[in-house]
Amino acid sequence: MDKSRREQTKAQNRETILTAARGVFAAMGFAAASVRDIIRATPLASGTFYNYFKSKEEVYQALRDDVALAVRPQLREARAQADTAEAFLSGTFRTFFRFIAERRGEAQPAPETSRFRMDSPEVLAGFVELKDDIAAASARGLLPAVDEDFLSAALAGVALEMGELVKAGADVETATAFATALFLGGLPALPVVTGD
Amino acid sequence: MDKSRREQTKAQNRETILTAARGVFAAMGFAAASVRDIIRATPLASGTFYNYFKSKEEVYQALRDDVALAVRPQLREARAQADTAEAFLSGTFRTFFRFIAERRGEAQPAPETSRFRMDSPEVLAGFVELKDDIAAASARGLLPAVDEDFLSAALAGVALEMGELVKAGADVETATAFATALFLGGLPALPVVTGD
Amino acid sequence: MDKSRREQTKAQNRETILTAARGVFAAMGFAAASVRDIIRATPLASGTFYNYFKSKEEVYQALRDDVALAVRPQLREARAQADTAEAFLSGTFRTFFRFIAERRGEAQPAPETSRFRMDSPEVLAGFVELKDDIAAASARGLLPAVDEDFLSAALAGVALEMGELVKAGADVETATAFATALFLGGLPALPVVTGD
Amino acid sequence: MDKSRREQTKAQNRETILTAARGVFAAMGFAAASVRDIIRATPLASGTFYNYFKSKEEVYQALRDDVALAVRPQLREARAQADTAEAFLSGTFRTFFRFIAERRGEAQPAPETSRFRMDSPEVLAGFVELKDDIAAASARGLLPAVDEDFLSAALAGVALEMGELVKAGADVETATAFATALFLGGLPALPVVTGD
DNA sequence: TATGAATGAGGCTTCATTCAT
DNA sequence: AATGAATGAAGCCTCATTCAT
Repeated sequence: MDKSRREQTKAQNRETILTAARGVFAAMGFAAASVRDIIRATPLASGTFYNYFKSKEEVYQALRDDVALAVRPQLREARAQADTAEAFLSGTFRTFFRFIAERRGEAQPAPETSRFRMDSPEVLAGFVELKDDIAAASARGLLPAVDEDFLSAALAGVALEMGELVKAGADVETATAFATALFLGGLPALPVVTGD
Repeated sequence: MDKSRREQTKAQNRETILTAARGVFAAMGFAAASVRDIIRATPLASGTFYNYFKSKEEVYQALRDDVALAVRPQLREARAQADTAEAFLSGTFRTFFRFIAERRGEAQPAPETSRFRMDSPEVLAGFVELKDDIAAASARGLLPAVDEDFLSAALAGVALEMGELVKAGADVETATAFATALFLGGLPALPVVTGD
Repeated sequence: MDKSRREQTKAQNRETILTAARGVFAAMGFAAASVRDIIRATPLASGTFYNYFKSKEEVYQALRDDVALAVRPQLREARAQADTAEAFLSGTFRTFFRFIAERRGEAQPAPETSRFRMDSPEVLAGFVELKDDIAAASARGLLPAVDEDFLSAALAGVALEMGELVKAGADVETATAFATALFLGGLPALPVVTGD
Repeated sequence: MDKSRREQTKAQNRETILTAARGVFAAMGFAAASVRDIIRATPLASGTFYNYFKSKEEVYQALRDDVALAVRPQLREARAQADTAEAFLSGTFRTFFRFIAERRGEAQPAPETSRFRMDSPEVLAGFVELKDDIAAASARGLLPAVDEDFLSAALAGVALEMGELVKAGADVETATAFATALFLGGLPALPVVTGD
């Protein structure tokens, strides 16, 4: 049918733009990227872009939302099976790190001069989920009754920063074990490394 | 003296630009800010900017360096007096959070659409110091022999994310106690909150 | 047709820019001219210029190429009919001088302070052809076996410098006769002028 | 004396600027060169430039005049001894080519894309002299009574274009012989080259 | 007279966006 | 819905020149 064909093209164009944008953001950073750059990475005409998005910010949102859509079920599953703090923590970290690791093939942004942490949509999505998770787990009593904002922040911080290392090649299980141990027992509980 | 008068003006102009830049970055985010914006926030002529800096990136660097220069002694002192892990951790967190708290009067960035965490120069400086600190403490045996990269990342992550809360108004001592306890003993060691 | 209408406009704009550029170059010299000057001599928007050319140099090239395209056939014809050195020389000089004469209505550059001979595209095109011609004629034996580079240079020099006089109003045939005689027989062969 | 010291410095500064300018013009072409560039090639302050020259054009003039001052005596001598057309022509060409050859060590301008013949001050000075010479020789009867403008142009053209070859390394005597023969007897009089 | 920072005009170019086709 | 040229605002930066010291 004409209509379904059209709609297919529409969906395809949207996808084309999103894919191009992901590449462009990764290659030159969100800040430096321009709508033009995205269009150029596409076989489409400039005007076409505006049939789908209003700005690069909107593209970014879409990218983020798409990813969130993909992670959420995974996190939900990990969370559902958790009946101890250990399971909750390791499940969450593992899911998050794994997610990052799976995507680490994709072009890495030139490590910007300093920490312009333009969190990639992937990371960002994970971060949002993390916050929600923590709130939920706290509510369910899996985690002790501590300041929720602080704990959220601490977990997010550890996940994000260690996530950078994972993105750079660190092993998912090792990272997961480390982060989990840290939250379960602090420094004393951390795996000791011996010499090199 | 001839010379000192001139040099004073020069130093003053530099300061004028830095201050304006800090304000602009805070108000609209680093990415969105343009050299022009900085100049406009200044009584100086456009060309003058380039007598001092080559780009907004360079201004940012200068801002960061200036701050680093200010924090470093404070951190050094906190560190020098530490003879236990507890002292090291709490000293570091406290210094860092306090530093952020002191500057929280300054214009806050419009919480950017999402997490374009363009770490402010203050935070960034703190972060750099943190990394160095950890390495040093590890070397001195204050901290156990754990994976240094992971620990750095975890500490930085906690400091940065909790730092955001501090910036938003959280109490420095409470935050310090929380973060320190987390690293010393994990979840079980965290202060419990009761009721709401 | 859709397409042809658009393309017509495009070609027209290109022409508009080229014409404006020719005028600007002629009026103020290539060196002094700016892209802005060219745009200003046009009803187009500044950005439009860059849809067609990357710089004034590129415009210049285009101008030159266009002219070359126009002279080449004329020179080819003059050359094809030449079966003596005399015919070759006079044909070439005549074609060249005539070409200049035809265009001498167009705005003359303010005779620049001194000899910044930014050879006009017309002259330049002629010059290039000249070099090729000479090489060809030498190869065909129309001209004696003398140093080709020197001869090229000499011919070009005479053509260019005398071309300036032609541009300034000298008669094409007189100039042609003079230049031809010079190359055929040197000073003794030159037409003598009597009185004043 | 104070005064003579000062004047010496003044003369020295002038010389410093001229030398720098010569280098800059040679290195990047007159058109592209800016006053700034000249100043930068100097240990002097920007303001100082304006104590000596009003613009780069004025510097150029000075450069040209200085050179003219140096060539004139040489040409005068060559001319004074000429009692035949041959002597006049060869003397003039030789002097001119030699002059160029002597200066060919100095940085050559990047051969500009095409013929933006920004005649170097040296060449230009020679050119001016040439014109004068011809007029004088005509007046003295050394040269036949031909159209003086045409002859000037032809001589200048040959000298300039062949001068380029000399600048590029051609032998002064060979070039002189060629040019002289051309003017004395045209193509038939030119030295024949064999094979190679 | 020398200095060199300040000035602001003005050049170059890219960009987001519109809109006729 | 797609196209892609046109637009002109706006960014970046360099420049010639002035002028207080």
